Amino acid sequence: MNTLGYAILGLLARRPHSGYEVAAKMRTPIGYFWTAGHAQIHGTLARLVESGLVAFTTEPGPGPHDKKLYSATGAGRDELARWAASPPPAPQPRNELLLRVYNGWLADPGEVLAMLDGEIARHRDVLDTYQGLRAAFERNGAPDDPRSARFADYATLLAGIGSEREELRWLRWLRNTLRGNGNGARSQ
Amino acid sequence: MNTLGYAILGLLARRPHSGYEVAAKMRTPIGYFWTAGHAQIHGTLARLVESGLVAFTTEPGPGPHDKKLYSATGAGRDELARWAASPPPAPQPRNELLLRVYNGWLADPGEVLAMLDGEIARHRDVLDTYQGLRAAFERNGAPDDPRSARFADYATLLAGIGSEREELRWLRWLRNTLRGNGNGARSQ
DNA sequence: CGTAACTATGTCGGTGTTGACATAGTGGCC
DNA sequence: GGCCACTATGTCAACACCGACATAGTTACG
Repeated sequence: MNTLGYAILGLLARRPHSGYEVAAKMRTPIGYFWTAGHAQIHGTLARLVESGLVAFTTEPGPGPHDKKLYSATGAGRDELARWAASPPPAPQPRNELLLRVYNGWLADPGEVLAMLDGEIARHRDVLDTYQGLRAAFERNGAPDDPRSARFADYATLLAGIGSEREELRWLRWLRNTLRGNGNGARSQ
Repeated sequence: MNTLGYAILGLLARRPHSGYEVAAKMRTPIGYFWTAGHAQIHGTLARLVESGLVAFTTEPGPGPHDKKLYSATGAGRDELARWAASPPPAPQPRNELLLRVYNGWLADPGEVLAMLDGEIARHRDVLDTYQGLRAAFERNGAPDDPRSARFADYATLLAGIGSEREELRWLRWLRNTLRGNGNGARSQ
């Protein structure tokens, strides 16, 4: 099974979902560490069922097709547990923003600054969303059992918050430096 | 032209490269914000030449094929400058490590800790490499002209250092929390 | 004298990913 | 009553990407 399969399985191990619900959670900006369109999800769900990791029940739904409610089987949970503890491959870094900055010396400085301002605004929005999710989390009490699904949700959310904050920090340093502000913020 | 095309063009705008040299720079861990194998690079270079953004001269080289030295044309630089200042698409987040942590509650805690220790070691190595590059940079004096290619190299390197440090910070917090150490490090 | 690593370019097939097209019922708004 | 957004599943073609296969000269080491 490929990575998307484990992403879906992780959702289904928490509770049953229809394909549509899976697609809703996996489309940005909701899925903040894996994304996929529904076209991909349908094929992957079919393969998960074929390999016995996922089962479904059919219900009459709106539209031309029946609604299917998918859930992880015992074998699916076992396979997911095995995969989760195995070492991840080194990620292939792909960062379009850095690639633009890398080539920004050729471009008009004013346009580069405008682009950076847009990125800062976007990341501020994402960070606000994450902080809102975190506040909602902590209203119910911070998760105390590190072996619960709730703690896993919380830990990944903190990773998202940390990386957004770091990205914002760097973006602001870069914008201020390009603007020629003799800002005292050393990048360390 | 796709993103890989602009990544290659960015290299060729700095100085001419052979296809082999491009591939060497784009294979991890050297290319720290875009990677590609040589199979992909050859096809993309051919398309860049076809669209007039890149030109090459042929030299007799070792092996069965002639060596080709590629460089960016004027049109290539113009197109790259235009692209660099245009707003990047929202990145599609894909993080296998976060996906494993998200599902780690199902797995054996000891195995998860071992996996996290491996990740910490790997990121420490990457960070060390980047810090070495940065020290080499600063031995020649920190870049002062923010409109130079050298500054662009430096800025992207600082982004890599910042994100590796943040990732390490989070990984250590997670490991200590899963270990049950009542560590004082609040995640903020 | 062998052999391994490095330079150097190229093809091919399989898989992953995306956007467009297709169908159709329900609920809410104007 | 018309229109739009949402629920809901599915197919298809194009493109991106990766690993394997293919070829072959140079250089360095033992």
